[in-house]
Amino acid sequence: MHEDMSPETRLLRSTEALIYAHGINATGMDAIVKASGVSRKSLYRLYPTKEALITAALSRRDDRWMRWLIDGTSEGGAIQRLRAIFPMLREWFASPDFHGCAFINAAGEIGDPGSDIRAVSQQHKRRLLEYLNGLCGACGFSDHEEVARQLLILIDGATAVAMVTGQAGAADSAGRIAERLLQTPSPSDE
Amino acid sequence: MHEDMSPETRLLRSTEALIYAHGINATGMDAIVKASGVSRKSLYRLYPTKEALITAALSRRDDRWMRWLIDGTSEGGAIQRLRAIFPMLREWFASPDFHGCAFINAAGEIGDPGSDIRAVSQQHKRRLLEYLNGLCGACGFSDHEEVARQLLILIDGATAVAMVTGQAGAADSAGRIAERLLQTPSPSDE
DNA sequence: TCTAGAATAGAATGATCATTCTCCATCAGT
DNA sequence: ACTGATGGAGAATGATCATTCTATTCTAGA
Repeated sequence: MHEDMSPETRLLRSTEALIYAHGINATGMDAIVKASGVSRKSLYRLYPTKEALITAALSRRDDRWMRWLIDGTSEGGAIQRLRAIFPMLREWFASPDFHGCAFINAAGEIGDPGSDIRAVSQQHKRRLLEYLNGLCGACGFSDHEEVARQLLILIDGATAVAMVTGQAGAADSAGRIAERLLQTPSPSDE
Repeated sequence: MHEDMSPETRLLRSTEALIYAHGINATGMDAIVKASGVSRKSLYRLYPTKEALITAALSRRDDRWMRWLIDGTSEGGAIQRLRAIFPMLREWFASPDFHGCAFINAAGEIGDPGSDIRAVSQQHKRRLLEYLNGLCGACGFSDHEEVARQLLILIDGATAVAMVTGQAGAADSAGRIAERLLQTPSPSDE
């Protein structure tokens, strides 16, 4: 299986899949060695500890996930791009191996706030917020930073609810909220 | 420490605190025995497996959390009660040992969909949704079930974002979104 | 073909895991 | 005081953990 990739790629791919499916602590190095086909020696030469490997795998997932989001929202103006996020989420939630946001799961599992794993999760949310912020700015919203924060909450909320309840329709509900935010960016009354 | 409580209460209390702080898999039975002051024999007599103990501890947390929410939103009419949720969340997020939603964390950590732990997490979200649904119904919204689902997404989204980023202000952003949902329950245009 | 270096499979290590067992102290009923 | 059961502390068990080591195979260069 996948012998045509470099050992490092095979390693990160397998690690990413295993920890997403079973969690970080429940995934042993043995399982990673077996799934990746990379020897223990090579593994520890590339990444000296399990934490370093997990960090690298999550960082790779950050890249892939952001590219998936950006590529899937590449048509139309900024508002259309923001709108396109929620149907994408719906498809993701309905995919058979969906298990929530890997970064929320990782941060929730790791207690130590100084862990590199927590730092990667924070960085992922920063990157996502930055992307949303750029689009909201292009929409001309005066309070675009606040709108971006609100969209982040909608995305992560829908993801968490879909993971726990199994209902992909959470993406639709979040999309309907987003629709309101995008229609009238500043509260009209009050 | 807390010798005046029953062994079962001490056990569940310590278990709840430990798994919330460090995760399920990273919490050993040894740590639970030491923290609770309950002997191994009594522990395994009350709960025959770790999973049973964790399930009971999470179920207790479900009760406590829901009571915390309901008691904190007991003043005024239904709309005021819904509004009161978000300031409560803000305080919770800012508390020193805040570590996200224990049920999202648990579901994210446990891979097996048939696990009892996942069932408790689902039940908690059902309970929370039911409470929101009751309040939304009392508000007279025609689409009160949808509004309740949307509020659930806001609550869980703010909780997840606050956990990963450490910013308690996520509760304020979610509260501002909720304000809009409560002001104009049905989309006026489209 | 011969050899040095690198990568492999997998055993060894020592810690920790959940769970069970052993031994001892406590205590109620007679 | 004696007995029988109960619960406690903590050792034993056997599995699994992350990490290191060993012994073997492969490969590149002369």
